[in-house]
Amino acid sequence: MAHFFDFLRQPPLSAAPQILGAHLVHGELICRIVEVEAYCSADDPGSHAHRGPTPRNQVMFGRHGLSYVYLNYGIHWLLNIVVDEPGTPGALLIRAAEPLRGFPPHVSLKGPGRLGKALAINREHNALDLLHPESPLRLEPGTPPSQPPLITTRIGLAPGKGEDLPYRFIHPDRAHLASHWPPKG
DNA sequence: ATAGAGATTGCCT
DNA sequence: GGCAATCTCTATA
Repeated sequence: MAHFFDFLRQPPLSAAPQILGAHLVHGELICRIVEVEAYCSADDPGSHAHRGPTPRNQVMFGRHGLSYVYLNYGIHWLLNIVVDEPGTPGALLIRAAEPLRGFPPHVSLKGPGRLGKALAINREHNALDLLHPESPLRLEPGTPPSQPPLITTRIGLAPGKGEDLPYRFIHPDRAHLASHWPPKG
């Protein structure tokens, strides 16, 4: 049966613009995805999967729609959506969202670390099926942007790790909610 | 075995 | 602007 999120089977660069506007739900918390980065298989030097599977990244090799949660800099829990076909590691890093319901006043979901904290994401949320209607952490259809996404380079990558590739996608109507935008200043 | 870098953020000067 | 916090993986021995 056809599923609304079947496009997540596509490679990261195809899936990334289509996830913008979707709703991310964790219990009573609901937010709208406004910024993602694509991490593209073993050829992408910026991807955790660049050097093959490890205990940390093995879920990236699994089915589309799974969560990939990992601890960055020993402190921040970052949330990805696994995309592409099983065996081909791809992921979308969720970098920013717009709070819609259930968050405290003035909360910031701008930046992957802050987003993980606000959504109370931790290692228990790794490898969950985000497409299952009864999953505590899941995706739900939202309002897709009517304009093409804004596209620019990924954040935080060292030189030689694909830092110049246009792999970051921003909701065109919510650019003020994205991290590091405008790109130059 | 040990050291250093990393998909970040907040606090200090 | 500088840097500490602190876990996982990679490189070197």
